[in-house]
Amino acid sequence: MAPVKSDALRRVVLDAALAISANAGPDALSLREVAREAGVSHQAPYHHFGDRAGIFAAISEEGYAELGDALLHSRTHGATSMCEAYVHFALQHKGHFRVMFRNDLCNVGNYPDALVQADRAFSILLDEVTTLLGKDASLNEAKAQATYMWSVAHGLATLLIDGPLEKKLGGIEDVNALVKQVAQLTSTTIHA
Amino acid sequence: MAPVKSDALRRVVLDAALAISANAGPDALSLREVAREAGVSHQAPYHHFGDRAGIFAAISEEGYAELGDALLHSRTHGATSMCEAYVHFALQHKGHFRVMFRNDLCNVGNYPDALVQADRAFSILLDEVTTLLGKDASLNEAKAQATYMWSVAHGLATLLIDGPLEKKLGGIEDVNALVKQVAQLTSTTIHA
DNA sequence: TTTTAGTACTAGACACTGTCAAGTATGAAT
DNA sequence: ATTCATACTTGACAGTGTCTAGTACTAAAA
Repeated sequence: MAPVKSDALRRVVLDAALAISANAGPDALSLREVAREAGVSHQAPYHHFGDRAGIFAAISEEGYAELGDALLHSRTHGATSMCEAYVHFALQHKGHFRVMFRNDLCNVGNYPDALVQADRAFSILLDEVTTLLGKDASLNEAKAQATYMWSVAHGLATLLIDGPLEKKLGGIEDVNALVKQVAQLTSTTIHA
Repeated sequence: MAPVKSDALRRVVLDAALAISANAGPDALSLREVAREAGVSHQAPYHHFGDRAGIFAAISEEGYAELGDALLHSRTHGATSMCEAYVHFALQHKGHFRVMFRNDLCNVGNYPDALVQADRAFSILLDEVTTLLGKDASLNEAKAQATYMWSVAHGLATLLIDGPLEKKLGGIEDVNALVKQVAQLTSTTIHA
């Protein structure tokens, strides 16, 4: 591959990292291999991200930003839609999703830019849940409901991506339909 | 540390791996460091497990066996209890749980002994859900409900262990209480 | 009793990794 | 013309998983 000019390399490294993360998982990422594929020295990527964790921080930042957007767009369509949006984001951005919640790869709290996006995404989710519950709900109840909703979406996404769901359930003929069903079960509870 | 005799080394390596996994995550595990701590050569652990993935397979096998036991004991107390059991297992066996669902570390399907335990654990969960639903439920509905229940438990466990739940919710004063609340919300839906 | 076979290791080497340190070319600002 | 930051390159280091080969010890088979 021909050498890459300027900070376009940043994008190349990021895309390569995302592809590897989506296929083999983020732990399979090697800075040196990426550099080789990009036709640059093994230290060139290092220059753009500081270290390995820096790459994962950049991926997390991008991921949280896009997750936030996805949740924001689904917001007006209710809890079912929001849960679906969360899972669909995860499935369509495996590379990001696999990194975002792995704080051994990079502690998002140490990267202000990434933290802003993470906070935004979660605010959107929590705001919506609070709105749905109405103001007669106690703080404790709101927390539990928010945790509950987040858990369903996150658990389903995780199990679909890395988990044994497919094998154990004997093949999922239509993933989207299953996601919709689960999301509807969730919103049933939240309206009760 | 004094050298370890015989296949007691197997247990030493496993315990060391579990401790590291519970603290810094499974990716921080170094066979060589474990060997050094055990006072043996860097190839001694290798002999017991074949390779790095072999260690994670052994951890998965043990983890699924214990998860199965936990689910089995909680079975008679209904869906709420089962969901709680799942989450509590995860919290009390971080070292195992972090490994069990990481099929980039080891593909459980390739390790028959581990697979048996995994299948058993999931059978217990699915059987219980099917029983709760009764026989007037369609297969599709049963699958969705099982997936749903599994997702809540798994998502909550994942978020509590590695996720930003604690930060985002402004500190969880009583984790057990939160788990119970969420589990109850889940069983509300499953009984409907 | 000697031989064989298997277990539980040790010792050395290899390719590969992330990272540190120091140097180089280029382009803009002073 | 000089300074200075950016975007790299090259070289080295310690650490890693894994392959290969060898060594004690133990217990059964000849």
